[in-house]
Amino acid sequence: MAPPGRPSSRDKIVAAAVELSKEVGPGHVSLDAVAQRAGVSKGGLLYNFPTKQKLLEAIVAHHIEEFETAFQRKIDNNADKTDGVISACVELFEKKHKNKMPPASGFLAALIENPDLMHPARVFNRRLVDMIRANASNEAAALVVFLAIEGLRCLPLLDLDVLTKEERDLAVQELHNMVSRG
Amino acid sequence: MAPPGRPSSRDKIVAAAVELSKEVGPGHVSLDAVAQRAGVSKGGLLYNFPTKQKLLEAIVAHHIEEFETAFQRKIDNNADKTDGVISACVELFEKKHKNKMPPASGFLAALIENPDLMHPARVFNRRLVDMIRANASNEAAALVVFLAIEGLRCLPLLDLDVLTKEERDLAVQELHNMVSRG
DNA sequence: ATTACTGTACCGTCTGGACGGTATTGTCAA
DNA sequence: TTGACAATACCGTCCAGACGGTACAGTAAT
Repeated sequence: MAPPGRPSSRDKIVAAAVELSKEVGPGHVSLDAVAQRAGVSKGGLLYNFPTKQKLLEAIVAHHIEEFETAFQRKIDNNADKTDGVISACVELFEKKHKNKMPPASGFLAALIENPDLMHPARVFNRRLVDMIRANASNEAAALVVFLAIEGLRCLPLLDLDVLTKEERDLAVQELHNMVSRG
Repeated sequence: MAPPGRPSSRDKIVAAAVELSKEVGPGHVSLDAVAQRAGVSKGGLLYNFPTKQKLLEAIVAHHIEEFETAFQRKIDNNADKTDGVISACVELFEKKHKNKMPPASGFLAALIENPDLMHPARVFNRRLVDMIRANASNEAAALVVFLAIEGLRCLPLLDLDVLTKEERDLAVQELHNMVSRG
C-alpha cells in the first residue's frame, strides 16, 4: 500500500475532496480544485485515481471505514448484550456530536455523480440493521431509534437541520431511555 | 398569474425538472433536457426562469407547498388536540408511503447547485418543529418521532434506504404507538 | 531502472445563458 | 373599422467557459 508513517498522497487527496465538498458544495468538486487543495499536481491526482469515479469510490469507502472502526471499538464491549448494537449506535452518535464531527459530506458528491457509488454504504447499512434486530429486545423500538439517528445524521447533510443543541440533546437522551427500557 | 385551466408552462417545466432529477440524477439536470422534457424550447424555459437558480428555487417552493397543503388538510381536524401535530406528521408519512409517493428528489438538485436554496425548507422545518413541541404531551418523544420520520424520508433520497417493507411498517406502527401513548 | 510523482499543453464535450427573431393577442387613437 | 403599436409568450441559434481526461517530457528518490 503505502509507507504508513506520513499520510499518503491518496489520503491527502481524499481528505481534500471531502473538505471541498463541504466548502464549495458537493456539485462543484472539480479535479483541478482537489489537486490544488491536496498540494498535488493534476497529473499526480490522476496517477492515484485514474478517473473521478475512482476518487469518489475511495471517498465513500473512507467514510464507511471511519464509521466502522469507531463502531467496532464501541461494540466489542457489549456485542452480545441485549440491545447492545443499537446502544452502541446511540453512544457513537452522541460521541461524534459532542466532538462536533462534521457530517460525511463526501457522500453527496458521490451520490450526485453516480448513485451506484452508494452501494457499499447500502450494504453496510443493511448489515447494521440486521445486527440491530438480531439482539434487540424490542425490534420496533430499535428500528425507530435507528431511524431517528439516521435523521440526526442526514438532516445536516441536506442542510435541513433546524434543531437547537438543547433539542438534539433532549432527543438523544430519549433515545438512550428507549434502548435501556428495552 | 396564469389561466388556471390548463397547466401553465411554469408548472410543466417544474414537473419536468423534478422528474429528470429522479431519472438522470440530481447532478445531471441540464436546462436543455428540462426544456425538452417539458415540451418547451430552451428560449421558452429561460423566459419563464431567467436563470437555473430561479428554476431550482421554484422546485424547492413546489415541494414545500405540496407538503404544506397536505399537512394543512390533515391538521385542520386535530389542530389543538394534544399531540395533534406530530400525529398528523406520522399519518401524512404513512399515507404518502402507501400511495408510493416518490421522494422529493428535486431538493437534491437545488442543494447541489447552491446550499442557500434550501433556506425556505429550513424555515418551514423549523416552524414544524415549533408546532410539534407546542402541543406535545412528551416533547422528547415527539422529537424522536419527528427525527425518525425525517430518517424515513431522507434515506431514500440519499439512495441509502435498506429497510424492507415489513420493517418500515413495523417502525411506522411503533411511531403511532409512541404518539398515542402520549 | 523503477516508482511516484510534477508541470504543461491540449482536446472534446457539456452547459448556462445571451440574443435576435416571431406569432398571437390586446389596446387605443383616428 | 382600421392601422399602429406594444406586451406576452415563446423559438432556435450561438458562444464562452468549465470540466474530465490525455499525452508527454522531466525529476528526484530508492
